[in-house]
Parts: sequence; structure tokens; C-alpha cells
Amino acid sequence: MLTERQSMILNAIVDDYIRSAEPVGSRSISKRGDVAFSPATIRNEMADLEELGFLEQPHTSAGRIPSNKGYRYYVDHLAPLKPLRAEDLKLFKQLAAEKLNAVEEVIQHAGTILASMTNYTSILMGPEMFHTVLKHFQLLPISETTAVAIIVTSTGEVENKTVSIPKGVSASDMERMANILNAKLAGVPMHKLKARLYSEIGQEIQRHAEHYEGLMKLLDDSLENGKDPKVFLSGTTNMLIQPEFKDIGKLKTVLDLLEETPTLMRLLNSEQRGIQVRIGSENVHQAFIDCSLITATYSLDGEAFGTIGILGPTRMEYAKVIGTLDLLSRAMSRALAGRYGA
Amino acid sequence: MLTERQSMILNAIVDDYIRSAEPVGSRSISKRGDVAFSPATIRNEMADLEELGFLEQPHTSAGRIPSNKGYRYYVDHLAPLKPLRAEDLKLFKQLAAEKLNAVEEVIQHAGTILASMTNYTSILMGPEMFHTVLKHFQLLPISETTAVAIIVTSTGEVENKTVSIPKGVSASDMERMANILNAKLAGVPMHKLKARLYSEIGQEIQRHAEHYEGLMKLLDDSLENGKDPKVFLSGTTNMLIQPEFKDIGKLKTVLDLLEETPTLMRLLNSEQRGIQVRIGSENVHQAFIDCSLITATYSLDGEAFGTIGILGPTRMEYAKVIGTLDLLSRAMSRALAGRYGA
DNA sequence: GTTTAGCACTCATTTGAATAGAGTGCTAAC
DNA sequence: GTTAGCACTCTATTCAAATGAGTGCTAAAC
Repeated sequence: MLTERQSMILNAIVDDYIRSAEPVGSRSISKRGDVAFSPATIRNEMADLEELGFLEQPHTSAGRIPSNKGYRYYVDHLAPLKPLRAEDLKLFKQLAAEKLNAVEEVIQHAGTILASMTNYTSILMGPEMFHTVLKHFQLLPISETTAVAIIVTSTGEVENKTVSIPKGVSASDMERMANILNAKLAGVPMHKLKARLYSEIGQEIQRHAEHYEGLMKLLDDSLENGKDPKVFLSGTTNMLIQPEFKDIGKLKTVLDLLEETPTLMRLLNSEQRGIQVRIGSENVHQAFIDCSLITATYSLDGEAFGTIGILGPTRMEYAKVIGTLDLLSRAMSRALAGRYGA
Repeated sequence: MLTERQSMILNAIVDDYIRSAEPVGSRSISKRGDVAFSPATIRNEMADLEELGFLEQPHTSAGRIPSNKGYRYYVDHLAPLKPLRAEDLKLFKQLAAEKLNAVEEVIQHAGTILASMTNYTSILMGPEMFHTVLKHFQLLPISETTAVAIIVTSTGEVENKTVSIPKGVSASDMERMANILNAKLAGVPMHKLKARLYSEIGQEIQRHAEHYEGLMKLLDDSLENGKDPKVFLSGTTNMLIQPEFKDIGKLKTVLDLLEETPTLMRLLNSEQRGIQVRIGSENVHQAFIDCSLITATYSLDGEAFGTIGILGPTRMEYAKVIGTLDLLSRAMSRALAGRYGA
């Protein structure tokens, strides 16, 4: 689609623009050395590239900036990942070495590493609960009217929810319930718990206790939580240092969206494994129109998958970020592997 | 210290400035109606007030703005709290009515209400653990090498921590440990748990098991968490809409500090009960030099205290915020009262 | 003695014109 | 096909003048 030279020039422009955040002119490209043509020649090519939609011109007498299409081409034809700097690698090693026990700790730590290494905002999602199974269930009375339901999953995560105790249900009732649940539901995937509760536990409970309705309500409530993976953010304030967000309005739109966990989850989610780059308007959400979101997936014992991502301006250091995400997602998969059997 | 008239004028200036964020001149005060003097008279008083340190002048030909001392006077002589708007009261009623079970849910919800009502940033701190006592302890093996320690407090909060199992410790060992802890430490205040572990549980464990060192380490680790109250933020992006933070540098300083939970906790903490106003440099932390922090305490069954606070620019709607905090802290105390016995 | 009208003065902000500079597009020469 | 040269466009900068909000002071009015 593009000639060798056009490709080189586009590459040089994107590179330059990523560094400087200023429209780049023909002269500066010519001087870079890697494209040994005169400014005039480069100008001709730039005009063509603009016509093809890879470049844009803020105004007639300015240099060119990459369009979304331009970034897309750049990313798709990115040179092989360059190795990370030694100091960055050290951080990864630390992650692997550090004795982090719960999955969530690993994730959170990875998030801060990611944000500090890239100077962008990191968004990490815990593993989907698809392959996570119930390890232990407990129902603990706190007062006359309330109890705490505790769910421990195979990944070591502990979910809890306070529920109210229906009238007439005694502490021993609850203990029996918990025992039944543990016996019948341990090892069942989290997202199937509720269905199993009705299909298998229902009649059991009817046999053992009187307050069928109340108890079922209690258990149903107890299992309510813990299906949705959590979202961890780090480095949100890094957004402030990007010149494209010196406009506070734009900034607020983005930061506000970052607080909306459910929307964020929808944006991060994708069936696809591996690295994914969404540039500018490729992001469905209006608020991310000036942002690029790069995500990678990590796995937990090759089964459950989680997502790690970086959000930055479209003018993002793609090469570095993609390389970092790639390595970190592997590092995470490694750090998590084997620790938590299903 | 100030004459009646000076006081009125200062009041008018602060009021005006809070609304407009612009230096206010003698003329506009004169036209307000509540200070029926000519601009010239008001100018004289303003000059005096400036000399006394209550006002400042950005430059010679500008109006005056309140100094920290001016705000302080304003706050200390604030007119009796005006009643909230009907729609705001409705939000409070909702808080009380809604069936929120865990203390943390109540706090979090109160935080969002607070932020949306005031358009500032709300900072809420859970009740200090001073009067919270241990309700239940559990140690649950997850894999060969790791276990989850679960601590349930009298307030219904569930803390959990993943710990590694020392070599040679069996599942039954752990079960016995948990039983001992429950028997001996239930009802003990959270902040005393560790001390009691060593003073009372030590020899007990020595008698029952072989791996004394490993077990003590395990239990010590398990109790590590859960002493510190949590901090909840809401409406951080409201900071962006304040004109005083259109300077991104300043903004970042503040937002960065908001991410530092421990520092935040230190800033919020105070022995004092009731409402407290810290204006500008009265805040110890450099980052809050242009901010005011207003806090109120709520109680949980009259024993444990938590803090709710609002962070905004020094040019803050003090009357409204103080009124809101006052009512909300009472509403929270009410909403929490009686639900969670010690 | 207190209050106020009047007025000269100050200083930030706005406005507009002139200028500089970066970069382009086109043409003609190499 | 490539490049030097040049006219042209448009933004950003600079500077001076105009604007206007607001003050401080003085002298008159109450």
C-alpha cells in the first residue's frame, strides 16, 4: 500500500511527533539522517501521505501530525520490540521475586510498576471468574439481624458481604447451611454458584430446615458478590502531564470515566488474547477519542485470563508500551503460575 | 477586635469572593445592599482590614481577596448554619433508609453523597479500630504453601490476608490455632491483638504444637492487617473544576497527595471531636497550601470514631460545607447506631 | 468627627498592528 | 526522479496604545 520510502517517512514523522508533541516539518525529517532526502522530496511524499489519510495538517503552514490511520500503520508495522532498559528489567525481577501472596497483590503491584515505567495510566483487571472456583464458604452472625457471608476462591481472594438474617433463622441453621454449601459447592466455578444453589441445594435445605424461603434468600444474597473481577488503576495523575490534556475539560472527561468501574470493565474486556491496540476513535467511548488504550492478557494457570492495560494520549510511545506490556503480562503469568491450583 | 462595620464588610467580601473567585472591589460591596455605605467609606475600611491582615491585594489596582486570616475570621464568626435545601435533605433520608449492611458501605455511600452535594472532594475515614473488637478468626489453607487468614470485626468488616504456611505445619495444626485464637481473643480490641498473641497465646501454642516458631510467625502475619482504618475518596475530579487549580502543576500536587493513603490518614486524624476547619497554611502539608480541609467526626455506637471531610480550595463555601458535614455526620452516627454491637 | 463625592493615579488586561518564523506548494533546473 | 529556490500562508510573538476596574487621597458635605 505504501512505498518503502513513504513508510520510512511516516515512521519518522510518528516517531518525531511522539517525542516532541509538535507538528513535524519536512526539514526536521530530512535532518534526522535515517531518511536521506531533501526537504522538498519529503514534502512531496508528505502531501501524498496526507491525501492517503495517514497524516493531518493542523493548518496550512504547520508541519504534519499523524492521523489515527497513521498511528495504526505505524503500530502495525512496528519494528521488532526493542529490549527494555536494564533498570526496568530489574523491576520485573522484583515482581517475580517479591513474596506476594494473593493474586490481587500481584496485580496491584504490577499496576504501579507499569504506571511508573511508562508514565501513563495503568488499568489492570483481575482474572475473569470463569475458571475460578469456590474454595470455602462461611456464614458468620454479627448481630441478631445481620451476618457476614465469606467466600474464599481458589485464587485466594476473599469476598465478603453483609446480609440480613431473615426472621426465625437461628445460628445453628446458618451453620448447617454453610456446611451443606461447602459440601456441595466446593470446586464449583464462581459464575455457576447461583444456578447450582437452586438446582442442587434447594431440596436439601427443604429437608433440613423450616424456613426455606428465608434461607434461600439469605444464601442467594450471600452469593451475590464476587462474580465481577476488580479493576485496579495506577498513575491516573500521569494523565495530567500530557500536553494534550492541558485542556482541563478534556482531562475531566477522561478522569471521570476512569472512576466508572463498570464502563471501564466493558472497555477493557475483549475475547481476544494477547496484545491489542485501540487508537483514538477505535475506542468506542467518546471520552477516549484522544487516547490510545493498549491491553495485554495474562493467564492464571493457563485458564483464567485477566487484562492489563495502559491508557495514554494517541501520541503514545507505542513501541515502549507494547514491549513493556508484553513482558509484564508474561511475567505476571509466570508469577501467578502454579501458585493457585483450581 | 473588629468593629461591627468592619466585620460586616469582611463578611461581604468573603461571601462575594467565594461566589465569584474574583478580587472584590469597594463598589460591588456598596451595591450589595447589606452594607449601606458609599464605596469611599468601604475603601477606607478595606485599607484598615488589609493593614490588620484580613485582606490581601493581588496588585494595586485590583480589589481585595481574603487572606487565610480573613477566612478564619469569617469561619469563626459564621452566621448560624442555614438549613439545607430540600433536595439535599432527601439524599440524607435516603442514606438512612437504604439498607446498607456493612459499615464500609455506609461510609462509601456517604462519601459520594457528600461529593455530589458540595462539588468538592470528599475524604472519609472508617472508624478507628480502637474500639473495634475481634469477632472471629479463621485460617484457611488454599494450597500446600499458602493459607488465607480471615478476620471478622465487630463492625462487620472482613479483613483478609494471604500468608505462607511454614514448613511442617499441618492443616489440623492450623485449625487448632484458629480455635485457640477464637477462644482467647474474641472480644479483644483490634489494636491489642498482637500484644495479646504473645502474652497469652504463646505458651498455649507451645503446649499444643511442635512448630512454635513457625506457628507464631504464621499468626503474627495473619494479624498484620486490619489495624488501620481505610480511606475513601469521592469526587476527586471535582478539584479540576475549581479555577484555582487551572494550573496543572498545583493540581497534580494535590491529586498526587490524595493517592497517598497513609499521609492522608495522618492529615485527617485528630484527637478532636466535632467539626474542624483547617484553612490554607493551617494544613501542615505543603500540597494543601491552597486548600481548606473541613472535617467532622461521626461515632459508631458512641465509642469508635471516624472522620468525614471535604477538601476544596481555600475559597470554599464554608457555610454550606460545614452545615452539610454537621448534618451528615449526625446522619451517619444515627445510621450506624445500634446496628453493630461491640 | 464621620461620610462621601471627585479626581488623579496605578496596573492588569485587552486590542490591534507589525514582525518574525516555520513550513508549505509549486516551478524550474539538475 | 530529485532538489534548489521562492512566493505564499498562517501562527506566534512582540509592542504600544487603549481600556477599565479599582484604589488612595483630598476636600467638601453632613
